[in-house]
Amino acid sequence: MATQRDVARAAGVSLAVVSAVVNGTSHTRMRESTRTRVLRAMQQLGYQPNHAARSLRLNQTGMIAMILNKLDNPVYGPLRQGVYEAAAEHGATVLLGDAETMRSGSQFLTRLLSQGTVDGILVRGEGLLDDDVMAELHSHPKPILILEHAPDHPWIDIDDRRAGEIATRFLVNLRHRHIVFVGGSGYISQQRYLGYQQAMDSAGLAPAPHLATGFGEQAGADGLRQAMQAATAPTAIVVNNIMSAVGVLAAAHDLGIAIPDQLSVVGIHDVDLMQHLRPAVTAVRMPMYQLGWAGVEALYDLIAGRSGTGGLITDPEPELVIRDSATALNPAGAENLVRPATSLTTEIRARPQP
Amino acid sequence: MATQRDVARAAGVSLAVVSAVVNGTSHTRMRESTRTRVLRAMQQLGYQPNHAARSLRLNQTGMIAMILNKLDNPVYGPLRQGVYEAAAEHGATVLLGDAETMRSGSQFLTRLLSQGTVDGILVRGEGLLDDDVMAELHSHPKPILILEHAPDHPWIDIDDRRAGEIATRFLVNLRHRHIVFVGGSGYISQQRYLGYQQAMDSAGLAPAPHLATGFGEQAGADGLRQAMQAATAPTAIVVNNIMSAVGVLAAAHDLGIAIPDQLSVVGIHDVDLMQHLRPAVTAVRMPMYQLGWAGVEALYDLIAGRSGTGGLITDPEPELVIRDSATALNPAGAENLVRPATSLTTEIRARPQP
DNA sequence: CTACGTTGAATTAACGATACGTCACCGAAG
DNA sequence: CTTCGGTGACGTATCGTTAATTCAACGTAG
Repeated sequence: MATQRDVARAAGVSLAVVSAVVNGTSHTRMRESTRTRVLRAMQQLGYQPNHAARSLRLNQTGMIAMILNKLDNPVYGPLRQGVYEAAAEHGATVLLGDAETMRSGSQFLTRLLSQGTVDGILVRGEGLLDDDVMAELHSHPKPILILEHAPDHPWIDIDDRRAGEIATRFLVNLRHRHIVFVGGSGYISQQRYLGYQQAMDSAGLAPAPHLATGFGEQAGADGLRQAMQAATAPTAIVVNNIMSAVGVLAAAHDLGIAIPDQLSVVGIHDVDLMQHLRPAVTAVRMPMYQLGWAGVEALYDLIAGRSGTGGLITDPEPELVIRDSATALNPAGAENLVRPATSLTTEIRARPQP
Repeated sequence: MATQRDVARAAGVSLAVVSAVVNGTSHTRMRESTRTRVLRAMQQLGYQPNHAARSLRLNQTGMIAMILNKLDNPVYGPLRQGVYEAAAEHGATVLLGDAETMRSGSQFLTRLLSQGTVDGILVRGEGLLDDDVMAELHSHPKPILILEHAPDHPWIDIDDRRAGEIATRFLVNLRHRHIVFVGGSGYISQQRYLGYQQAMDSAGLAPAPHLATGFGEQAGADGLRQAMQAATAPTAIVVNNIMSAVGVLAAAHDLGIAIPDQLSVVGIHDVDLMQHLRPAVTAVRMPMYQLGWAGVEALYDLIAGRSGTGGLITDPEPELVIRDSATALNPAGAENLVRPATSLTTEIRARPQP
């Protein structure tokens, strides 16, 4: 690898000039002819600045890390996109990490945090990062921005409460009275439940308790099963986690519940997959791309010493994408939903889950 | 941030001793008491080695990059896991990149490739990396290992041909005669088609042409639609890309085709999602975890100057996970359908995912 | 009693890039 | 003929680590 020294020799100038050409420094001036001579030499030698040396000298790396809870959750696609694009704007490279990589003793965390490998960190842990990790995160000098509500740290988030409200109100408007919320754990689903509660309240309906079964497909299936065991079976369901919606559909199929005829389903977070399920799932699209972009901007504010620009992203608002999994309830139709408890248990036994 | 110099001053020793303590160098010897004194000083000051300085000095970073075609494709979950674990074994950190980040002009590629940000690169582009990117990849000095078949570079891959063969033979054993292959583009699906072809040939059946519709849910839907337009409609289908299977299910639903009663479906690559679809999808599980692990090992061979250890991963073999999307065809007619009996096949039954 | 090996540690030269301070040169103004 | 300001470029300290080299002190063997 050619170094600046090599380039300098080849161009017949000093190191300083090469550096100035590379960085466009105004401090060191030079003739245009000198500049092109250096440029040519750089090209001929295939010169590439050494990242380590640069980082050492400048005490910044041009890299930021983003740590996500489940990297292959499709809701993160647009988030990543937003982060990448905003980072590119700052000339930065993004180092992606999965929270599962961050178990104690992992090189990843330590290296990131304390060794100055990155200039700052974005974290979206979905409330699942354990206290050890959070403590380690906060014990180090580099700026951290949390991409969800955080009590005493800079944060920025999407409006999860509003999403829960939108999903619920949509079902209320479809004349559903017995709407249940299948949630996960942590602050995020708590917020969505709050929105659900609010929509129910303002419609004069009694909110059902938060069925917190966790994340992912299995959680959705469990949630639906629990919901159907209530005294009055729900006619509609708001699913906190979008991947849980897949589980809700599967469990409904297994229990012989037709969607949307017997049960309407609305998910929170919209992903491509939803339009390819049958029935295609009605979902609330969240501004994840904007979250990513805004997150990077806020992080760079932090890096620059400015603080502040955080809070909820309100533009665009969460947006309902109507597909086929929710339908209007005929006000007279509540009675002709057949769901005898005995047959339900039989069905459950027929298909034990792994 | 405390430096080695600070530690040295605090412990009353020289820089060299601190460095020796940090690295456990045998070259510089010291009294045990000195060692502990240095260790205590390090703790008190919260010393953390500076990554940039270290990289500069050693000319290696302890980071490797892995570039994947679609980061949120769930088939990559186990791959990442394998890579992370093997990398941890080498004390390395993994920098994850999506191929979409690598469009021309991206900081990511350049920084990675030429500026010595990483010690080596793993790439799985699913044949979708364009020539520019590949050219740029190969024009730089750091070792690259391709996680798929590559003509003139170190590579390591899973046995895609065998996967196509296993999927097809399973359907042949279920007495299907009209089996069609819905594929994607590129070498990987080509290999799977070859396996399909081989299984068809050895069963004395005529292979259908490769329906290459691409990747993802939509591709599956398109593929099925094309397949159903043939003179004789297929009774079974092998789906190249696992996410395409979702689209196949959706399209079948839309076309009023019952799965598995009217059409049997087997996917290649098994992911959690498959067991949560209805019907749950029978799929060939590929050793992605092993691919990741072996990839890192081979990459470190390359870094160490050793070359060789590449080729197909044959242990474990691709393995069929039987679920509900494929059923036996009665030779007397499509009306008498029988669920697959264990005696009918030599394949294994579904096992829980690790 | 001296030469020598061993132990325990200090000095110091890179690694590559950056930016501050310096300086030679030249034309023009005083 | 100086002095001055501007231009164009050079030297070099510095970032934090590592490892080769050097070195002082101390036993011990001859």
